[in-house]
Amino acid sequence: MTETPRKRGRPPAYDPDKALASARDVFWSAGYEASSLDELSAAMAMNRPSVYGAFGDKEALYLKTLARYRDESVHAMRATLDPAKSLREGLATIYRKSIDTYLAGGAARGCLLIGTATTEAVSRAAVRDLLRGSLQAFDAVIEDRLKLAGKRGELAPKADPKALALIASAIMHSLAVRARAGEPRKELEKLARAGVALICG
Amino acid sequence: MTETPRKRGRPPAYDPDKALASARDVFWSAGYEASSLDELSAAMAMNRPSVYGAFGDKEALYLKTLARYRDESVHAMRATLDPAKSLREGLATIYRKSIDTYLAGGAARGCLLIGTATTEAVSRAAVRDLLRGSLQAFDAVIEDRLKLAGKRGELAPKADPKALALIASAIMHSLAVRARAGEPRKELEKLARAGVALICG
DNA sequence: AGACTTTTATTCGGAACAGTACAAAATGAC
DNA sequence: GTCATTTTGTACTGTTCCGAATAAAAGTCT
Repeated sequence: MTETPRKRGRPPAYDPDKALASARDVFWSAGYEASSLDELSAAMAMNRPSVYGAFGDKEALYLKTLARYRDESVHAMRATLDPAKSLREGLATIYRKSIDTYLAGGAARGCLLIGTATTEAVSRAAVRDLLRGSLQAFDAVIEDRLKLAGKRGELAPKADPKALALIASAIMHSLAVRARAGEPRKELEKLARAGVALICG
Repeated sequence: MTETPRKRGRPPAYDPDKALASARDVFWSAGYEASSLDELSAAMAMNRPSVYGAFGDKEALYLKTLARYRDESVHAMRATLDPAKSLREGLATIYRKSIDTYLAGGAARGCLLIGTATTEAVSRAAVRDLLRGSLQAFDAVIEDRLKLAGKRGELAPKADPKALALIASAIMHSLAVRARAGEPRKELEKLARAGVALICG
C-alpha cells in the first residue's frame, strides 16, 4: 500500500467513518429538519467548526450520509440476491434483513431514505435527486435478478420480470413505511410472505 | 337545520375549513418541522393567536390536518371501490386518482401522510399512532373489497384476498414515495398497471 | 529551534422560532 | 347606550438555531 504521507498540520481527532455513521443515526431517528448541528456534532464527537470543515454545511452532511447509506444498501442487496441461491430464498432474505434493520434499536426507524429523505424531497432538489436515484438503483438490482429468474424458469411462464420487480420494490417501500409507523414485526412478516408467495408463484 | 345561535362576541374572520385546508397544503409541501407558524398563519389568513385559539399548538394543528386528510381519503377510496363496478376498474381508478393527487400542482408532493408524517412518527407518538391507524384504515377498505372479489370469483381461485390486499396497499405506498421522489407520471402508471394486472389476474 | 499548516475549542452574532400578553375592535345582551 | 364576551392585531419574551470569527493546540518541514 501507499505508505502514510502523514499530512502537515495537527492531526484530526475524529474518525470520519464513525462520525458519518453517528450523524446518520441522528438523522435516521429525528429526520433532517429536527436534527440540530448541536446534536449532530455531539453525536459525532466533533466540534461544530470541525463538522463544517470536514463535511460542509448541514445539507451536505445529510447528503453524504444518504449516499453512503444508499451505497451500502445497494451492495448488501446485490450480495443477498446471489444468483447461486434460489430467487425465493434471496427475496425472503432481503425482506427479513430489511425488517431487522427497520426495527433495530429501541425505536422503529424504518429506512433512512424513505423515512426521512422523502419529506425533504419536495423543497430540496439535491435530496430529491438522490432519493430518486437511490430508488432506481434498488429497482435495478431487483430487476436484474428477476430477469435472470425469468430466463431460468423460476417465475411463472407468463410472468413479466420487469413488472414483478416493481412489485417487489413496492413491498420494500411498504415495509419501510409500516415499520416507521410502528407496525409490529408480525404484520411486516405477513406482507413479506405475501410478496414472496406472489412473486415466486 | 338548526337556526344559527349566533354566538356572543366578535365573529371570527376566518373559515375553519379553508384555514385547515391551507395549513394542510403548507405541511404537505414543507413537512411538519420546516413549516413555521408564520408561514402557516399567513396561509390560513389568521393571526398567530387565532390559530392557537382555534386549533391549539403546532402539533395539534398538524394532527387535525392529518386526521381530516385520512378521513377524506378513506371515504374517497371506499366510494371508488364501489362493488357495483368491477374490481379491476375500481383498483385502476384508485391508482389513477392517487397519482393525480400526488402529482397535483407544480411540485410533486406525494401523500401527506406517507410523505410527511412518516418522518415525525419516530419522535412523536401521537403522529405515529395516527399514521399507523390511517394505514390500517386504508388496508381495511381494500381488504373488504378484495374479500368480496374473492367470493364473487373476480380473483384467481387460489388467491388469498388478505394477502392480495397487502400487496395492493404496498403499491399505493410505493406510488406515494416515488411521486415525492420526483418520478415521472409514466413510471408511476407502469407500477399501477403492473399491480392491477397482478392482483386481478 | 523556529516557521508553517491544519485542526481544535471557545465564543459570538444575527436570524428565526414557538408561544403568550395585552389592548383595540366587533358583536350580542340588556 | 352600556356592559359582557369573543376575536383580532401588535408587540414581546426567551430559546434555539446555523454559520462564522478567533485564538490556542498539535503536528510537519527546513
